Amino acid sequence: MNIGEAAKRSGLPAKTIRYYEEISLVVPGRSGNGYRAYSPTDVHKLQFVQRARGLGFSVEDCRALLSLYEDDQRASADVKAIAEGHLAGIEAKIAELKTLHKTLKHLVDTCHGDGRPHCPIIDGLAGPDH
Amino acid sequence: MNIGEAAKRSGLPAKTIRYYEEISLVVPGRSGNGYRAYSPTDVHKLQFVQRARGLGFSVEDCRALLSLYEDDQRASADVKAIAEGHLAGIEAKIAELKTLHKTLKHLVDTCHGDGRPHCPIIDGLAGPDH
DNA sequence: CCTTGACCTTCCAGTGACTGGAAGCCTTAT
DNA sequence: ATAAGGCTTCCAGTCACTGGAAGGTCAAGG
Repeated sequence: MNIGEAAKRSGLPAKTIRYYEEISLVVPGRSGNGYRAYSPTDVHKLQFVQRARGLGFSVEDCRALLSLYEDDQRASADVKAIAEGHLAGIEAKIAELKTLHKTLKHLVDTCHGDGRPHCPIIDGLAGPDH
Repeated sequence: MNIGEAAKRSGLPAKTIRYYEEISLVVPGRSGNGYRAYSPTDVHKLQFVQRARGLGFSVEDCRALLSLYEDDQRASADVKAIAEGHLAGIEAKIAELKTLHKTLKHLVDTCHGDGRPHCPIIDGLAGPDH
């Protein structure tokens, strides 16, 4: 099938699918007219990548996961290691954002937000000694 | 003062400070020898941006905040609006990451992570009907 | 047979916010 | 005189796309 149909079935924009070919993530065959020809297997891979990206895995993680997906001799430990690494990254990101949130929320809550110039947010950003 | 000293005082890498000049965020004067010359005011601005970036504000937000910082006729409501917008963005990001985390954690927890090929993570990524 | 429109192709450029590196000038100390 | 360190500019790369231009292909309708 052509790229438009593959896009519809995988939920990925055609542009993205072309990009995935460019980086050798999912490489389709070609029809006689030069059009990309996606097999059902190619579409499964695209769907796989779409879901993995949706879970926040990097494209390089997706590459590794895809090759495990295709390897029926895989060890599930290898998959789990990638997923746990990503999970740790997510947890770190959440913790970081919560810290930012706490600081920023405090500043926002102490700001009157009226027409006057005095502003604890500006003061907080300007630093302790200004 | 030269860029190295400004970097030390602001906590920003010299490369980043040059970049901020390129995008007209903090534009220093020049000494006779062509070196960038940072005034104490410039350094305050760099520190301000450093803190704002540290709180996750975009560079464009920083640009707006800087101009409010410099405007003693500002309305604190304008500052608060920017901060609240950013706060909402952070909250959205946290919610998104929590959702990802929940899904991924479930998959990871159900995976044995041994030498065998069966893997619920792979199955989950492959989709319901595979 | 011709045209229209939808689809496909490639290539180039831009996003955000830097970061690394090369080539070369300026200053200070030995 | 030279060596070190700091400064300059410019170019390229990061990540994962995304937009757009210029042009080829195909099926349907007049």
